[in-house]
Amino acid sequence: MQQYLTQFSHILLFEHIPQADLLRSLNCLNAQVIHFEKGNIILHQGEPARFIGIILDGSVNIISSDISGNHTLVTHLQHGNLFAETFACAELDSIPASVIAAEDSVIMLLEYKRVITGCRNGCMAHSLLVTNLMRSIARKNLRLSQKLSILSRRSTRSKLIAYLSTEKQKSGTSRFMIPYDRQELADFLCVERSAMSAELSKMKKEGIISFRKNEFELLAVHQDDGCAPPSV
Amino acid sequence: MQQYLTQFSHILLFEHIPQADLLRSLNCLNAQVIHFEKGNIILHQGEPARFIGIILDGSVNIISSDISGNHTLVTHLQHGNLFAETFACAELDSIPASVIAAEDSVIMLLEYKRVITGCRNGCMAHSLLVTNLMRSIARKNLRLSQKLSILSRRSTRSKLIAYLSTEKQKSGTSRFMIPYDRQELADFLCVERSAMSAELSKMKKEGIISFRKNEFELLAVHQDDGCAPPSV
DNA sequence: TCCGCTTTGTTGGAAAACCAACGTATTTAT
DNA sequence: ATAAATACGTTGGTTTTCCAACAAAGCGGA
Repeated sequence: MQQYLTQFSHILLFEHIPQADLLRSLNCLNAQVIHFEKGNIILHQGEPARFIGIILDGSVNIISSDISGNHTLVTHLQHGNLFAETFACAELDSIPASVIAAEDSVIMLLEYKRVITGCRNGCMAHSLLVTNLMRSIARKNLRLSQKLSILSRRSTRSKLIAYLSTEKQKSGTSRFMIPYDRQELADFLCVERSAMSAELSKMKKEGIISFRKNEFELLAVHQDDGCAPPSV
Repeated sequence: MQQYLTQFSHILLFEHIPQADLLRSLNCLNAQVIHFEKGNIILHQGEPARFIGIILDGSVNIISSDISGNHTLVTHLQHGNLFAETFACAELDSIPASVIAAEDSVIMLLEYKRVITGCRNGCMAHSLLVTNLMRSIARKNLRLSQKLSILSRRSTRSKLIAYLSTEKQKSGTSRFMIPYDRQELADFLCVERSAMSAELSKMKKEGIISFRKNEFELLAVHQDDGCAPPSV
């Protein structure tokens, strides 16, 4: 376990936990560190959600298969990230996807039941772990909601405005950089790149926005043509 | 506090917690029960996220205001629901929306810090509360992800197929009822009602689905034309 | 500098979604 | 039972998006 101490410092789940406490706590949680070769299955779709996974090294793919046998890559996660934590915390009888090592990887598995059951040693680290876990899930929740509010717009233009507004708000300044190139932005907004590019030009011509490369400026905001509030 | 015992039984956050324990625990958490008149502000946008709210009676609106002063109704929540739990668990410095009583309401506020700090009495209820909270957030997370995977489809048809597939999977049977009328379904999918209706007819004619009122049957599933995996 | 490669913007035709308006069926109220 | 209201399907014209193909601009290496 000692040998992974350097990795631990990059893992948000372990934030604010002193190393000594962390080691004691992981021991108390009976954390397992396992090496998986590329292509090996870490968690099988359909099994009960027991574990929270932490990628200490390597990366994994989350793959969901439907009844007809179609596989879809849900996402790819790099080292430092958690996986299946949502499934475990939701206490699902059956996880809706498999987790597969995308390359040779080192994975730590924590048993959810142990995480949430306060340990008799009353270790502080344990309770911090739960708080960190909760924060991580809650923040993911906020990101999902935000993206949802963008994708619920009907037109390319209003998706762009919704996205740029949130970026502007995040940055605090009127001019800001976005972390995507045009293709990535189009993918993020789920629209077609060239159509989006055309729309951007049109908006620039109309004086709504200005941009150069990845630096944008949102000049005027408008009445929204959004759809009904997300009733999830 | 006693007087609200009947309401408590409908609140998922309190699931599996015996009443006696619950009362003791709420006391130990210093839970406040407050009456708000219609229109009064329960939580102000911009304030630090300290509280988890529980609607014991009445209902609330979540309203977000942007810099230009546009207000948008994010959602409406009925009694029995939680609110602001995501903000609190995400430990935001500043909550991104206000919570306003939509009618005369009875609200319970729990201080997040107290909830996550194990109490010295070591009460079992306390730890159950945390588990329940976590489960609730994680499940919301799953719902959001699922909706996101539907809205990231580009065409009305593939949104319909994505939605009907998940409903089919949920129900377990090939024929299933959906909880929306046509207008609500269109709103949920963020498409136009009449266009959706037309698409449904077309799909029926092609033999992909059949339906009568709210009872649907998904006959064949197809290659997906989905977009890139959600990189949230 | 020149050449190739990638990214971004532009354009035109095809397809899809939007929108309003209307006809029909079903439900609710009187 | 009748009338009114609501929900659903259909249609035609308009707008937007998609798609493929190409042009222009930016970038890196030889």
